[in-house]
Amino acid sequence: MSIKVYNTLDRKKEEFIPRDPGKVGMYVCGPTVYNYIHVGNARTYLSFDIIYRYLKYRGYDVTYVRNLTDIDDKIIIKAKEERTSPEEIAERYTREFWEDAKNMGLAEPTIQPKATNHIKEMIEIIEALIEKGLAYIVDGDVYFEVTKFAGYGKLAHRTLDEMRAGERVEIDPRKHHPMDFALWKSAKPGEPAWDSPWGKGRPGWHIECTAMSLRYLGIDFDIHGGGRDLLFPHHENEIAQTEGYTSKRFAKYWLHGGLVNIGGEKMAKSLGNIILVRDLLKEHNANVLRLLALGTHYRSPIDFSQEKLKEAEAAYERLLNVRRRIEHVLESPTVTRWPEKVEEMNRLKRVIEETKEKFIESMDDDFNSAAGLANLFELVKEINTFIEVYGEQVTMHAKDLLEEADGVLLELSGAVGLNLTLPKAEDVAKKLPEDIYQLASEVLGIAIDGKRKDQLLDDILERRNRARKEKDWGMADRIRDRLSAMGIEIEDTPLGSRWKLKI
RNA sequence: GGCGACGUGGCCGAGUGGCUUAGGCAAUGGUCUGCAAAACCAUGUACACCGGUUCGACUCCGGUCGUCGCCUCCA
Repeated sequence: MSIKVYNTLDRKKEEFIPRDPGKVGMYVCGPTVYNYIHVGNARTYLSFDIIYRYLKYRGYDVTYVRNLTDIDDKIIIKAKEERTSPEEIAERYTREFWEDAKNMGLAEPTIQPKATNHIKEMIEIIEALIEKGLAYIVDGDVYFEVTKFAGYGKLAHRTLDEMRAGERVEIDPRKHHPMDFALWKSAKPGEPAWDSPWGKGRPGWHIECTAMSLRYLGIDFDIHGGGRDLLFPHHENEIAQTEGYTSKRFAKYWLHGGLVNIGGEKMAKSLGNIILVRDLLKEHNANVLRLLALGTHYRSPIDFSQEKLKEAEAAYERLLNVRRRIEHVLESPTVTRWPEKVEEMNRLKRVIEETKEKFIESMDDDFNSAAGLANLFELVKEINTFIEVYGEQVTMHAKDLLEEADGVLLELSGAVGLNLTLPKAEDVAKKLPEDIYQLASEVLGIAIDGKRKDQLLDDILERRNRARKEKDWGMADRIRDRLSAMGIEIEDTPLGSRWKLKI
């Protein structure tokens, strides 16, 4: 069985065969660091994070390059607005991006090169392009001449004529063709500039990706990815300049992620309808965001809304609940039972195996994470049913099986970066609200000095259990309601009560 | 205007030429529970519209309508 990927270049799914067996080179266009990233940006990075992790899970040695565009018009403009230097802006937002990336649970790429560290290579490439007659110089600017590159438009599947049809932008009369794009821009006074054979200036937007991908992944690497909106002109131009330069194929598989819409419109900085990742993460667990991404195929658009977030949150809760339940059952005393529930055990055993197979099958099919997630939930249901028939009183064999099921749950969710780790009791305790002291003194009526929050919580739960035994429902419910108001939820099970913090 | 994608049950969202109970969320009824929560069981004329191909189409083809994206900075 092999992985299939949808290649934008051919507009069809193809078998994934890397250039070097067992190894994958993957380049994803990273952020221009002039602002905090928003949910739309995040979606792309999440999509490729999932792909990166999954390829590694499937045994590939992946070199994942995600660049940082740290020189650009927008950075210069932002610096002017804030009366600071472009370097300072780039540095600051690089830091902030890394912060957000970490909080989102993104795996660190193998390499995160910065454009400004590769100016030399860019100049070399531009010089070669001029020499080859693919680029020309005008007043210190250098343009790529699209009509000289036969394959121009092959990624976007558009001819130059078709592109001219809808021109809405004023044409720079110095360009030979309206679609010609800048490889090098001459600097105005006060702008960041590097020396070049054409005078002081800075690179155009696209050339950096050529320089950095060639440097770190070489010619004809495996996967080039980015958001759909980069397909044209950015990626098209990358292809033109790179293939013009090397006379070889640039990259084999082009993957494009779907965008995030909000209220039926694309989420974009220019439209002013963005939600910052850092704001979202104040309210929601990073895994909820990932679950949202996993629930839709990476190529499809997602219409972002609070309702969807809530749904994802509920789904995440379901995943954590089953793990919590397994843990609870595993920690409880083992019972003996004869005869053993052989039929149920065989069924769960089979589902565990099938889940793994089906999950891999789903993900192998162009990273169909929505289907993979469904497989995961099928296992969740089976586990719940299994525990249900045992009435939570499980045998040693059943425990082994549940442990196995739990392992598969963790393995598969981990393969796509979903973290189902249950917080440790002592860590959770730290997050307990101060109100717990108030409640403790109210219902325990004893000295509470010096006790840790989790100890107090245990005492309170014990008090509640006593109340329940004495059928003092008023007290029992009062404690539950008060805890619930603090974000602590209580579940009474045949094995006793357990509690959790709301996510 | 050009190019492209999409239109699935209350919502979201996979999928296939003839049993997928896809899955998630929500709803209703039931089981369990003192109640609740969690969980399980059961339910809901699903595949935009109109033609065509086919023994058979939600799935293939053509057309219509609608939504969205790209053609300009954009993940």
